[in-house]
Amino acid sequence: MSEVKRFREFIREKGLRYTPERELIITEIFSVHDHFDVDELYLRLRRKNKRVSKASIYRTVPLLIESGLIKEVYFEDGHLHYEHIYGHKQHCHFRCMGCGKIVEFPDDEILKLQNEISERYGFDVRSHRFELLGYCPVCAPRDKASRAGRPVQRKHNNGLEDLAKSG
Amino acid sequence: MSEVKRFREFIREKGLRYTPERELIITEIFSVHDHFDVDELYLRLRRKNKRVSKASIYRTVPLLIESGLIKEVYFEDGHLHYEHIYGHKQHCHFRCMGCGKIVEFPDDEILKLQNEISERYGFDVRSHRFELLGYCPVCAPRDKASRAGRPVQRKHNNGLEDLAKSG
DNA sequence: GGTATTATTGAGATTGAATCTCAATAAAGA
DNA sequence: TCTTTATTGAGATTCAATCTCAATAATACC
Repeated sequence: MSEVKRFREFIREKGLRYTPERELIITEIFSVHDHFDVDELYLRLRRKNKRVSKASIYRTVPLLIESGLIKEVYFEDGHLHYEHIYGHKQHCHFRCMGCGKIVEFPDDEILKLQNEISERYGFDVRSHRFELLGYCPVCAPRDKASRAGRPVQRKHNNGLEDLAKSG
Repeated sequence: MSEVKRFREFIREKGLRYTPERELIITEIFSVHDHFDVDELYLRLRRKNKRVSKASIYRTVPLLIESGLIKEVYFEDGHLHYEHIYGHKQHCHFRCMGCGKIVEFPDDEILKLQNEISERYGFDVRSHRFELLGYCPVCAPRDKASRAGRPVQRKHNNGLEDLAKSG
């Protein structure tokens, strides 16, 4: 089943209304396999002349999480980042404390562990977050700790500053 | 070596200055073995008549992270939460999506996994974050998905509202 | 199809965590 | 003790996220 269809069914089951805005959002999110954040998603839609307000995106994200289509992955640069769950293989993240780079890597062990723990403690585990923090091969040799715990970076200019004002 | 001493050495090695404010902060953090956030830490200090501005706490936290004494654990209720690393056993977190409760549990497997992965990919791994999301035994039976992806909760009143203004 | 009900939308206002500014202060070395 | 300059506190600022509310439109019912 497509993400769109799955989302529509979820919305209907909850007794909510399936709107064009919600469809634009889910479609755009799944049009690219990559992490995203609200502001970025808003700009992607604007570039395609799809007008959806940020408020609507902020209101739709929790529904997408609840429906199991996406999940929060990390809080970085002063805001939350999300990624697909549905239709994409389970993976973990390595974050370089030197350059800030995020590298995805598969790990099937984690899933096994998740199941073990959920049985051992009686939790109904729905998803997980496994992140390794350290230095990538490029940053590792020199200056190992210099940028650890660096302050939150405000978002850089992405060439769409005139669109960046909310809607 | 005590956390305080370790922090003092870290500060000195970086060529920074070891101030009374920095000592108050590290001492207060390690006086209780529990997660903390900036606002809470500020209030704990105020209750003891230790006057340190929030700005100083915000400036000290990255230094504590860099020195390996504490780490970020999760972003919840609109702000970051931290916990001790130094002197405390490695553990993971389970977060209940129903009631928001955080349960710590030990897991030695994770450490093994961390080492394997760091060798396999050539990363210099310094710490990790492993979090399971789902429903605790109390919340699990009924209404499994109702509060997933709920909006960020603003901090509740903690009985010190008159102290809560910054300094 | 037409109509009523009410969830949803967008725009702008608001909140609050985190950061920045800057003058006053004080840590550390000489 | 004196000098240099990192640090502090207070308030201003930024911006992600939320809230408000009137206008709109999705759905159910006829």
